[in-house]
Parts: sequence; C-alpha cells; structure tokens
Amino acid sequence: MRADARKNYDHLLAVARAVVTEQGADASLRDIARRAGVGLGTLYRHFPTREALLEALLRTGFDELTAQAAEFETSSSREDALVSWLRDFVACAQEYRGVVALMMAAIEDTESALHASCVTMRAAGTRLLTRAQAEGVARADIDGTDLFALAGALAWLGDQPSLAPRADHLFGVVASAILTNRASSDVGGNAALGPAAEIFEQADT
Amino acid sequence: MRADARKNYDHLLAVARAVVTEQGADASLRDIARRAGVGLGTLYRHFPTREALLEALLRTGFDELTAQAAEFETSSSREDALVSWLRDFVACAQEYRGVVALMMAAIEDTESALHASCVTMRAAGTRLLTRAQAEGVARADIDGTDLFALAGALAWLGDQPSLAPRADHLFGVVASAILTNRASSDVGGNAALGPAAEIFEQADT
DNA sequence: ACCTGAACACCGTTCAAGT
DNA sequence: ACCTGAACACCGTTCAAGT
Repeated sequence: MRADARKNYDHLLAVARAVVTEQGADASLRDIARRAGVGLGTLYRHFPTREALLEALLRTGFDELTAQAAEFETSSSREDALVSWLRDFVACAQEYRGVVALMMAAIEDTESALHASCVTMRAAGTRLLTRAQAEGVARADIDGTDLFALAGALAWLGDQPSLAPRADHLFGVVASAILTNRASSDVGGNAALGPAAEIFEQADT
Repeated sequence: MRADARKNYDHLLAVARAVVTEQGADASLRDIARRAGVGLGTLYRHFPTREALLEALLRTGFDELTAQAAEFETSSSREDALVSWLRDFVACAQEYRGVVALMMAAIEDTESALHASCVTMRAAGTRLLTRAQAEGVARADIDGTDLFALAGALAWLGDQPSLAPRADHLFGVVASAILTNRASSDVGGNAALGPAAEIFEQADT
C-alpha cells in the first residue's frame, strides 16, 4: 500500500469509529468521507462495503473475545467460563449500535465481511457451552447457534434506549435459563443487590 | 371525512399493508403513495408520521391481543394464561418486520402514535404476570417492563432470517426462565418432541 | 377540504477524469 | 496506484398552487 493510501485508510478508520459511535452501524458513509476530508470514492476503494468498514472497526474486539474464550477455559469453572464469556460477547456486540443485526445476518451470509468473525465466535461459544453441558451445568437442549441467538437478543435489548436499563438484569434471567442449577442473582449484572433487594425496590415504588 | 378522502384513506391503508409486508416497517412511503396512485402529500395528510401509518395497520391486532389477555384470565390457569398471551404477543409484534424496535421506542415516547397501544399491552401483560407471581408460578424478580422487553427480544429473534427457525425453541427457553416450575419442553413451540427427542437430534447429526 | 407534485436536502453507489 | 467528485437513482418532508 502506498504511503498516502495508508494514511487515508488509517484516518478514515479513526473518523469512522467516531461517526459510527455517534450514529450507529447505519451511519452515513458520505458523512464519514466528508469528515475525513476525503473523496467518497476513496472510502469505497478502501472499504468496498459497509460491512467491510465495520469489520475493520470490530476486528480487534472480536479477536480479543476469541482469546478470552481460551483464557476462560483454563482459568474458570466451566460454568463461570460460559457466563463470563457470554457477558463479554454481549458487551462486544454492543460496542456500536445496530451491529447485532448485521452479525446475525452475517453468520449465514458467506459473502459478508463479518462472516468469518461471526463463525469463529460462535465456535468459541459452542465450545464453552459443550463443556458446560458435559458437566451437566448447562441445559442440554440448546446448541451453539441457540447460544449465539440468545446473546444477540440480549445485545439487542441493550441497544434499545428504553430497555437498556434492564439489560443487566435480563442477562441474569436468560443466563439462569441456560444454566441448570443457578439462581439468576448469582449471574446477573446487579448480583450485589440480590433478589430480595429487587423485590423491595418494587414494593417501595 | 369527505367521500373521496375516505376512499383514499382506505386504499392507502390496503396498499401500505402489502408494501410493509414486503419491505418491513421501514418501507418507502413514496413507494406506497406511488402504488396507491396518490400524491405523496395525500399520504402525509392522512398519516402525518410513519408511526401513524403503522399504528393504523397494527391497531386491529393490538386490540385483539388486549381482548385475548382478558379471555385467558378467565379460561386458563394463571400459568397457561401468561405463556399463551406471551406467545400471541410475539406473533403480533412479528406481523411486520421491524415493528418491534418501533414498539420498544414508542413505550417511552409519549409523542409516538404507537405509545398508547404499547402501554396498554404492557399493562395487560403485567396483569397476567402479577397474577402468576401471586400464585408463585412466575419468578418474582421481574416486572411488566421486563416481560415486555423479553417478549420484544423474542420477536426480534423471529425477525432475523438466520435465527427465525430457532425462535419457537428459544421461546420455550425464555419462558422456562420466567416460570418457576416448568421445563421448557412444556412450553416450547415444539413441545411434541420433548427434550429427549431434541437430544437425539443433536446426537444423530 | 382535499389533492398534487415540485422543491429541498439528504442518501448509497458507480465511474470517467485527473494526478 | 490512487484519488476526486459529478452523475444517477433513490429517500423523507414540506408547502405553494390547484380543484
């Protein structure tokens, strides 16, 4: 890559990161090129599709997530590994608004620039799920795609402004459905409160 | 309303139903007006916002859903009433692609044409949930908004082409998390199979 | 009252012309 | 090699002009 091209690429990516943070995954590509002070064709040259651009933005996080899966396998119980990784997955898919839907589409679209990452991540999740199932701590009637779907649904919840405050709590609810013998309070984002505290909350208001 | 206006209104609605079925909630309004053989301004006169148009399309289904809630209260056990209504809710929110996100936004946006319907439906759901909780058959640490959120997430799952085949199964998984003492096989869309059959499925492939 | 469609400010995508 | 920006075919939304 020529030096000027490299510079454009890097700058484009930095600007895109800012704009996509603001506007979400369906941000205006024109706006990105404009703010980067670059012709619209230059953006298309470096990122032939919107997904290619997002893939470049998300790659780092995706790679970290795959590495995390391997780490959790050695450092935690099979149960904790699954739940912790699931939480990280949801956080990662929420880095930018609207990427979850693209990820769910990409997993079946071999042409998508996000396809490979999604398949890799599903495989990592499947591995953690299978290990937990073998130990009897995760329900046996779901597979890696179901896990992917549930994680996606949770990330989607966090994307909706009106539901985002519930996302942590509902993570616990769904996690308790995946696990065989755990209360949602052991697993939820606000575990510190415990179930009793939440009941008080409702009673108070 | 003048006779010609009434005719335009009705025709517009019929065409919109077809186009939104094809293209989803973010269908082209221009296209709807065009196919209806009507000026774009006419569409805006009858439906000042996209949400107003969708509200008109969804009203019937929403009303039926509210009626269903009352009916389930008298005809079924508190447990069955909650689950059956939830299933109907999800089906209703999936009538057109992309409405779920609008509904989740509308519940907090008093200006939205969908606001009233959403609040009514959440109230109906809350009622069924509270009754089930009082009997101890639904977990106590969720409220009507959580239920609304979970139902929305399930409807969203069904909207994603790659996840739709799992939607029924995952309905059972999430429902089993809401209920206190039910296996997901009692509640899932493919209850006929039972959990054993699903394990065989995995083992066979 | 109601309808129309041009006008405006935006998109995404492509591609001839420039360096 | 790489960049530019005009061109094209679309949007949503508004509003003066018509009946």
